[in-house]
Amino acid sequence: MPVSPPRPKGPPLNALRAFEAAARLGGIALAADELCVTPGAISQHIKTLEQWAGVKLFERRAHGVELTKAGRELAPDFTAAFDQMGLALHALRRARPQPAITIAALPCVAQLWLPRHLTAFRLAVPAVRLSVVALETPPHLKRELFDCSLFIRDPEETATGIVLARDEIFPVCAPAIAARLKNPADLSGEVLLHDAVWSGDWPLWAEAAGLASQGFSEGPRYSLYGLALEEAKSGAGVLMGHAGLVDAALARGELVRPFAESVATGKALVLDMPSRPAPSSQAARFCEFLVQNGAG
Amino acid sequence: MPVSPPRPKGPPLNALRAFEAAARLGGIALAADELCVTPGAISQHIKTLEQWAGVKLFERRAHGVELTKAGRELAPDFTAAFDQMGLALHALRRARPQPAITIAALPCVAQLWLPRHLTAFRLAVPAVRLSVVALETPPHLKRELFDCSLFIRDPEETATGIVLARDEIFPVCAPAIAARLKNPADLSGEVLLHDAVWSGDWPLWAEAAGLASQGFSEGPRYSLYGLALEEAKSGAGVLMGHAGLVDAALARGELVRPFAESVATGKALVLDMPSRPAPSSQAARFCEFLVQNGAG
DNA sequence: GCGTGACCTTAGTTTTTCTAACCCAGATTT
DNA sequence: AAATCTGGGTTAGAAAAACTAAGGTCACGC
Repeated sequence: MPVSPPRPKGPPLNALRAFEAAARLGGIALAADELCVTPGAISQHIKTLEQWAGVKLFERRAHGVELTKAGRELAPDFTAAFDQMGLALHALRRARPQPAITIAALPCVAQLWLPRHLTAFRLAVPAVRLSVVALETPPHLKRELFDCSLFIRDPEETATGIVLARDEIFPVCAPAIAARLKNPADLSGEVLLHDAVWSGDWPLWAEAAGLASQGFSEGPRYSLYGLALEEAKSGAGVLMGHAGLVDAALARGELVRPFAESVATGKALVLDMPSRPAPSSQAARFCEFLVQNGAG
Repeated sequence: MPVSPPRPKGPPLNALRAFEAAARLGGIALAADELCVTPGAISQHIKTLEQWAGVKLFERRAHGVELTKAGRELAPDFTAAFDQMGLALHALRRARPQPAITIAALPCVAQLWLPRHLTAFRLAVPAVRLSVVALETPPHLKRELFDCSLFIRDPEETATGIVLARDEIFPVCAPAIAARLKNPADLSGEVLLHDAVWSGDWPLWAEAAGLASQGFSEGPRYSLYGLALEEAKSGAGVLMGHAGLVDAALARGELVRPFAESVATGKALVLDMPSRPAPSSQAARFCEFLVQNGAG
């Protein structure tokens, strides 16, 4: 009858969060990414939790971790608990004196697509406070405190996402370069500008345009699409343009389309929001505004 | 359009727990007690949370804190979330390789009432692992990871508690002292032994026995009932006995009841368990065992 | 067979959290 | 009206936790 430790210590909440993320996403690296820490931190959290609970939660394999039976059975409970917590947190954020709308967006969307719409919305609703966070990967809206997200992605992968515009691509370049491009085959002599994450754009288009995709992966890569766009404007080469991201530059004449060929990538500009958007909130109004006006 | 901080930091979970406890219990000191930290820590947590959320949650008054409107509206959401988390944690604990039954009990119950029953249960279920934690105040079974609790308390104050035995009190003392006690009035010349937390016992009994409660608060106080019991056995004075706690000593003849008068205190030995006890678990079996055999 | 990808481990640093000791204001007593 | 008591706030420093960075391991694919 060990009248043991004075009082069993409370559970390590951060470790639970780490476990939940790792279990849901199926990997330590992915969880680390979601929680914005290094994989080592997640690994340690999980070890702490396993020790605290006295249960092995993950099977460590060389090529990734796998949930044990216990882990597989327990994970949904924790997911449910953190979902509930997320609801409470959203409520908390909404209670602020002057609630701001926080938008998560792909950097290029934030830079090239959003500004117009933010300006228009501010005209319609003057007192609103908006802030934008640029992220490479879409956040979990139930967990992270964003009011909505705007990403170019496969529309299938979200349950609640709304397609604002299908993604289409076509080459764009400065007028001076366009002057010497009569047809797609002329591209062989030109510098092709690439976005680091959309490296498949040029081969995809080339194939659709009836060219061998051979050689379409060569050329400078930019980690930000906005950067590549600036380079294109200043005549550094030909960029694969995404409709929604280049139309402002096209309208201003800074860039032109040398060819008519346009290819759908299968992705789309997707607006997503937490499954239970605060009704009648400014965030809901903003999303509605985008749906009405965002296609343009 | 501030493309501000890289990624808004996740919510401080420990601060949320502190807030939830303080809101539910209605005070910082109480929350500190539940979470086993100093009030200063809770206070800081709440400040951190208020800062993170940008919302005042508590109104600081000189004589205790009070929830603000926002706090009052938000608290139930967090309570729900932590309840859910508690369920998940219980499931986690149950998943251990050899699950142990952890019992929370009042120190005197752990010392004077439980041992017999633990022994009996071990006979019935040999392989079981039991551990006992002595606590002054009943734990929140939804939060703290006990499988059941055994406290002498008002049965009304629990929703799920099961009364094992009504609490009755009567004087007990060593046989040598009993020899000179013919009727209650003889107590006036005796040393009365008191338990620190049950200081009302003697006056209550005295009144029921038709004596003026005058003078029944005098005498040595012991912070542990078990200590007072030992003193009574060795002839230090007359103790107010609680039926369930002294019957073993009575059976062994170490103590005797000089008078027949017995008074119900309105409290009872209450067995409580988490609202959703694991069906078919060892913990459930133990509780059932106590209900069957615990009255004796 | 060698590179690669995904993860683990460890040591050391940074950050958070906690405590201890003190101060305050309003109630409650004296 | 003064003293006390109660429930909290504040602060510096100590303790504990979390995080990062760097190096290591194992399996897979080319």
